[in-house]
Amino acid sequence: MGRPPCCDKISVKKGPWTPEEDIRLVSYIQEHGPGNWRSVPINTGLLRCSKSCRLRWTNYLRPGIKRGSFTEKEEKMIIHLQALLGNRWAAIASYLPQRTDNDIKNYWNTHLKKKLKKLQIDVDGQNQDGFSSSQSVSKGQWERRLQTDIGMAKQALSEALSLDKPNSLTNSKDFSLSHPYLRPSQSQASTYASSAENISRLLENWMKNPPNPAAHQINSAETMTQNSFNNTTTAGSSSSDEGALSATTSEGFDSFFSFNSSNSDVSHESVSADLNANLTTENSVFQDESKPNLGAQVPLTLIEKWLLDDGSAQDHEDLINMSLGDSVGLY
DNA sequence: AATGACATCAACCGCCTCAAG
DNA sequence: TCTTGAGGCGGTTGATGTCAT
Repeated sequence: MGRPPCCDKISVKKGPWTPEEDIRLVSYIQEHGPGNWRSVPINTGLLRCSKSCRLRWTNYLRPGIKRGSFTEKEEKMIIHLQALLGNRWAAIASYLPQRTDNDIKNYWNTHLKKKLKKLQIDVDGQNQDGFSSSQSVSKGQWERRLQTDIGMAKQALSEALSLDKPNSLTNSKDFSLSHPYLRPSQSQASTYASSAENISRLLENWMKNPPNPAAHQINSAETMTQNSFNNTTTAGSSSSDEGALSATTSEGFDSFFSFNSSNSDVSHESVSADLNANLTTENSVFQDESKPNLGAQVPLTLIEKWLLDDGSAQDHEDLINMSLGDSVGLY
């Protein structure tokens, strides 16, 4: 017996979300909190599948989401975590709470894959002795590097799980980057207006000036979206400035910030299980894309260099310490 | 200016996990 | 123990934007 569809496919609307739909979803979640997604379309009157509502919330409307281009640090974190965890985007995203798994996945597929490929080609080009890069790096070397990596990760993990290093979060200069709610105003200059902010302002505006129901249906979304964009651009501060968000929406959106983001649902137990699973399975790391491949990843000398050079050796360490600690702090 | 190729990313699909009954 | 269904996840698609010719 096949499973019934999660939604009545006939009456379900597909495609891009409209501002009005966003408002309805956000206002409902603000009132009831995220969860029980099945009831969301019913209670909001949205002609959307519950999954679609959840996805829209977690990937787009949820507060604290950082949008726009990835920083080099984030790139390196993703590459490193991908090497450790494989294509487990949700797990990777748990270390970058400002980014959604979808965002990371997209970024990996559209940017980082190419970047790594290019680096790999560069490495091959540099091998002038006729040997392939995979031949030029002995398996022993790789195992040692892997062991070092695993050792570092394990150590960081055990430290993080011991919960006696609360300061590791604040000590890390990078931590603020990874924790949206502890970052009052990181000047991450971005011209991209976070839609979460827009929706937040939009909703705030909407709540302050509840339109009459009839007019609202047609005009509110459009005009308030405009307002929100205007606010965003005229507020003076960076449009991506989380501080601006909390300042302008603190009354209306305090409750938002008490939510556990669904993206952070990965408990540290499960994360550690993830890591342990990977770290203790000798050949599970670097196997293929989803199961990283030792062979395929061999020409990483340049990539590693890129990951580790110009002070990023510290990043490398920070990454593991910070991100694992980060996870513990979050959960 | 037109158009075709390529890039990006929001959203969908289908499978998996796990808790509740 | 088995069944059911909600929620979660990763892979993929398709609409849209951008660039090159």
